[in-house]
Parts: sequence; structure tokens; C-alpha cells
Amino acid sequence: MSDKALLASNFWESNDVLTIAEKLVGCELVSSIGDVVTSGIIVETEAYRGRDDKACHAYNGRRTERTEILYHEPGRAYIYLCYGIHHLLNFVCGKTGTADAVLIRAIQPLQGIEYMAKRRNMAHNNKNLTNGPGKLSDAMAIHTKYSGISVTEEGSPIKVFKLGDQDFEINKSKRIGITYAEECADWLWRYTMKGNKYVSKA
DNA sequence: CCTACGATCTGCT
DNA sequence: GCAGATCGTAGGG
Repeated sequence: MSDKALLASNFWESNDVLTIAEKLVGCELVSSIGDVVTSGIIVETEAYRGRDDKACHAYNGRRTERTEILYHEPGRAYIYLCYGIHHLLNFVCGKTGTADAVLIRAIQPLQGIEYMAKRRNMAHNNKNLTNGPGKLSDAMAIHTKYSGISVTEEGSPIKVFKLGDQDFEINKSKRIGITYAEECADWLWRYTMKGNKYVSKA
């Protein structure tokens, strides 16, 4: 009865990063940390491209200890600390070495909502539970210590599943918080599920 | 070694 | 609407 299918390596490497970012909207993100399983429908993503995107941490071949993960094979989690507080979740995409990634910016809670509410110290029906990249990581206990793991295996603490056909439209807009990226800041590389209340504002 | 800053969120006004 | 939080990373001296 379930059309749920784990996204494997062939998904993460099969398309350009823009297509992958768009396809991820509507998929289910699952975190299994300790004995706690939480999940949600991805409703907002952003694409980052190593080759020519000034907003990407690996722009122009930039290579550091932190961004090394981006140069590894597709299907790995790239999780980094932002503003000293927030753990931001990305997935490495494309052929190994292209250093492309998709940022997961928001989810609609599905499984383990009570756990997410507890971690966030909020009511379970609060729409602010997971409507932002830092918020969803907090709710799902996603931490930089998981950066570099492969998410293509059943045993992974972080996984993404393709669900059966759903009925929704996708909006494309400018990415958030990257005004420093000059002309790249105008690219419409943010993908949101139209009308979903868990999409982050702005 | 030292300093500046960020793919954000919260709380207070 | 806006300032403060908070710390690892990156880049320069």
C-alpha cells in the first residue's frame, strides 16, 4: 500500500542540482536518533552549485576542512553550524567533485510530532515547529556531528523517501539570506510547496 | 595567534 | 520591526 521508496545514490547523482532540489519538495525526511523517529514532508529547499554560485561554500573550488564533504560522493549529509547556533542540513548532489548541495529549509511534521514539540519546547500544533532550516534541525535532533554520513542506506540516522504521487504546485523564488552573493542572489533557486503553512516566510 | 562574520531565530518594543 | 545571541570557520598577520 505504501509507495515509499528510499532515495538511493542514483537519485542524488542523476540530475542537476536544480532538478534535485525541486524533486525533493514533497519527499519525506526521516530522522532516527537514538530510539526516537521523527519525520516530515519537505516543503522548502534551496540549491547551491559549486561551479558558479557565489553563495555556495564550495564556490570557485574553495576547499576547506569544513567543506571537504561537498567534494565527496552524492547522497551524503553536509551539516554545518550557522550563526554559532543553528545546524543546517544539506545533501551533496551531482557527480562526485561538483560540490553541489541542496539545503532543506522547512518540513511539514509527520511522524513523532510530540518529540519535535518537546525538543522545541512548543505546542505540537505550532506552525513555527519546523518552518525554517535551524528549526527543523532542532526539532529532528540533526546535529553537525552527523555531517558526512551517507543517507542512502536503511540504517542511516537520516534518510529521505520518495512518496506516492501528490497534488501540489511548486513556487520558485530567490534564496534567503545570501545578499553577499551579488548577482547569484537573484537566481530563483528556492523551491517551495505552494500554500503550505510550514514554508518559512520572507 | 587574532579577528570578523554567517545559507538564523527569538524575544522584546 | 529590530537587536542580540553565540561559536566554529576562514582568512589574514
